[in-house]
Amino acid sequence: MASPRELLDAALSRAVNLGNTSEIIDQDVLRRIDYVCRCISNRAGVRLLMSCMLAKMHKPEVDPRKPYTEIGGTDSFSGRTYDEQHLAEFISANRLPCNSTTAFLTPALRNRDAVLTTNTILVGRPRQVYSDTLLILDDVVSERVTAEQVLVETLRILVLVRDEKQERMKTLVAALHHGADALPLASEHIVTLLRQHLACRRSSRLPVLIVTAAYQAAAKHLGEKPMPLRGHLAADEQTGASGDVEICLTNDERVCTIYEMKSKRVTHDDIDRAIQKIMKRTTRIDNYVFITTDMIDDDAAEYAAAMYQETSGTEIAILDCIGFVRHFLHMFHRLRIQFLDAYQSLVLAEPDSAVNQPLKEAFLSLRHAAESDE
DNA sequence: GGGACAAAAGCATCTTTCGT
DNA sequence: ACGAAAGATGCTTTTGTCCC
Repeated sequence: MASPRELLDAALSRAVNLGNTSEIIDQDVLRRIDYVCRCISNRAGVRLLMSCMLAKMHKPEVDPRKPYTEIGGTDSFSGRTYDEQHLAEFISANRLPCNSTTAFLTPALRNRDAVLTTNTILVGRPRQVYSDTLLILDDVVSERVTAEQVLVETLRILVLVRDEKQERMKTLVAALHHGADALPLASEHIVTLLRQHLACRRSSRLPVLIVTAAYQAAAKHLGEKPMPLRGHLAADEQTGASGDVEICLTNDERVCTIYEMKSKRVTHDDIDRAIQKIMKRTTRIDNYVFITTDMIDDDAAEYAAAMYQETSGTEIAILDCIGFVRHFLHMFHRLRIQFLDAYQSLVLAEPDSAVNQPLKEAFLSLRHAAESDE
């Protein structure tokens, strides 16, 4: 009996060998799998599909529509366990374009105890991801396709998507190196570049990367360095962090400065919450800085400033994101390209769930345009 | 422009199974 | 029968998008 990992590896090599041609003949089935695999806005379906197919291949007696042990009977199984124990590692090892965590905790798929039939209503967007996924499960039960065929086809498309992305990125990065002998960008050009990048959709992770890149570039000069970043959507309390970026002294793990990013206007409530976080900490924070991409409210700024006394020595400030970068770039003018390179590395290294593919490509295109525009 | 809903994230706890 | 280990499931918060 092959282990789940062996089954996955075998399916992957078959998928790679197939290349651009599918081995599934039924066009309806093919179209459904293709849609679920390529749906960018919801990556839960493809992972549900892989978990159920893997379970079916591993234990042929199970019903792929029953990935919840709560359903009972001998043909139900824990889809989440297959997902987390076997798929997670496989996905990250092969850098497949999937979410980093299980599909079974997403709202539509958690806390369920019923068979996933084509009549099941799963509430989520887009609807077609769920309806098509359920149809595919049914296709397997009705033996229109085998579980292995579905898994192989899924992997085939995921590999194609992965390679297409990689190729585009390579081209863009190569274009940048091409113009590397040109005059380096001026600080104000970099400000404009970042302003354009921040104006893109789904850019909410970028301010975190901007501040981190600044500290990375200037770490030696400042004697301070940023702590490793946490997940974009991870609640601060769960990860044990007090803010989005934490700065500590180079020779000391003690956090001394905290940055908290806000896409909206900073309110009194935000400041009060910050104070609670500061008070809870065992070590003192010197500086707590809000970085906002919205307007700065004069009242809020005054309120924040008044907290220096209240917290007995922690200064709270509100800065706007572009203002922060501009100040930094002019102050450390000679480090501006190091900063830009650090920012680029951070942007490209973020998982797609935090900085999506178009946003990564947008930065490379914008930088290329700016540098060849000199 | 604001409100509502859904997606994503990681951890804690409860349950079951297995071995002694 | 009891304790340990493995397995399964639920919770909560922040952020983004859609729709009115």
